[in-house]
Amino acid sequence: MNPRERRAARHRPPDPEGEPAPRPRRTAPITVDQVVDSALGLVAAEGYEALTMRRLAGALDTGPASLYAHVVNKADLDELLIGRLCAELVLPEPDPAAWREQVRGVCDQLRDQYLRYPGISRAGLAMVPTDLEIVRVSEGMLAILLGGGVAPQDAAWAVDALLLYVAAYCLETAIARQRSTDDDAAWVLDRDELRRRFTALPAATFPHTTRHAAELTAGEGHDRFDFTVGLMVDGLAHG
Amino acid sequence: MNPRERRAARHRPPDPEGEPAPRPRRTAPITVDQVVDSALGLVAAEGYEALTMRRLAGALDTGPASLYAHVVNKADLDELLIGRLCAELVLPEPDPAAWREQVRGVCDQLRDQYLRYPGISRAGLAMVPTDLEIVRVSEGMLAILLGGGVAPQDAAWAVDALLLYVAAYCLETAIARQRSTDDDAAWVLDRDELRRRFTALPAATFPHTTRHAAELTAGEGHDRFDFTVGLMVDGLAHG
DNA sequence: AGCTTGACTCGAACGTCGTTCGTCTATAGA
DNA sequence: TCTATAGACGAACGACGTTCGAGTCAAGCT
Repeated sequence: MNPRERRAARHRPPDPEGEPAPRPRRTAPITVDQVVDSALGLVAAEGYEALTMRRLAGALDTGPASLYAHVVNKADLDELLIGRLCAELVLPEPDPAAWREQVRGVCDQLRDQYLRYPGISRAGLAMVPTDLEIVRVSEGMLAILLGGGVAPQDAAWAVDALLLYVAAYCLETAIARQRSTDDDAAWVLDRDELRRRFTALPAATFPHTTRHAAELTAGEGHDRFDFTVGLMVDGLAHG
Repeated sequence: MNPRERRAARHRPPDPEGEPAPRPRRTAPITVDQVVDSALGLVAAEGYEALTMRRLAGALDTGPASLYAHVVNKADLDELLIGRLCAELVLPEPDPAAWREQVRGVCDQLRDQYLRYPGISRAGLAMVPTDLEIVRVSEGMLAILLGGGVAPQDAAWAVDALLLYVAAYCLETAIARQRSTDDDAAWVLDRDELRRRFTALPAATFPHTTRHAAELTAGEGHDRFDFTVGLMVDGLAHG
């Protein structure tokens, strides 16, 4: 089957009759799932930038051309990865009394999933409203917000804003982590170093940055993430 | 001079004695400013993905190797571009009575600047706390927030969150615009098409998405942007 | 049973990318 | 005038995404 047809078939509602058994082959044929699995493994181990058609093909003991029988593009592969990633999120049944916690829970799940595969959120940014599995997540968040009494227009835009922020946050931290590993200890921008840098700035032109260097560099773990998501959620509540 | 030294010199406080006149050459030598100018022109005309060392060199009537006398890396070039871009922002004197409008104004400026050079926010995402010119913008926003009475910790994190969101928003819209141009009318995801897609989804599994397709696809211009920034700013005010 | 069809594999290649090396030129300082 | 050096640049390297075309096999038809 042509990979373009395959891609189209993926977006069609699933055929009611079960798939007619995975056709056996002498040398076991490569499947799309195998490709996605290997790709995710590669990203988890070495980051998204290491996900190359050539390296992926190598992980499957074949050449790069073989992949194009199962995947249209690298963009198509990205879409598959994000789809798989979103499919693993569990969306709670909306509880009007706990909608804030539920929204934050979904965001946390998505954040953790993105960070498990460092840098993959770059692909997620590119297709926020496109992929079907993302629509599923979007639907789940929308349900929670609407259940919580948020006005439909606010809820719709908030879902978009939250998904965008989560992807951006994860992309930023992935870049920061990568810099601290591959660059030879020259980019060591851990918090202490960054804070020292801020305080070393000329206080005349950067008075607030130097004075509040502590606050600017504060935040263990995902405190900054929690703060921002909380800001948006609380804003929705007061709206 | 070695380009690494040049880069280091850029991050040092400017030499009090003025530069000793741009040394003349027979064939006028390339300067860093020329490189940045050409690069920005290229990005403005054809988008960030068209910014290639080779194409940039071509625009300067030379080969790619010549650029490396003035720039360490493509990453270094990105840093220069973002710096130039941020340097053009005008930061208002903090007015405690109008801090919300002032913050939004700075965000709008940054948004417009990013969108003038489509896709360049990808580079901006990678160095939110790094570059000196970004620190200048950060300082300006911090001053406005502190002047408005926002608690220092909230202000510091909010600056970070806002800069991140603005960059992500601009990156997303740049990708969307590019898709609508270079793909041959197959990716026509204008709002009507997107809305039609949402309503065509199976209502059983996506009840809210189909019912509120109008809200999900609503928003002229930067309404979505204004909504999200307003959400964060109002959240700060109520905190 | 033989043949056709079509999905799949894969070696080889194309064009592009960022970057480096070595060489050359022409100026600045002695 | 001589020399040291900053800068320009042709050529090349390795890696990237992608395409082409020949080959290989299983399934379906006659």
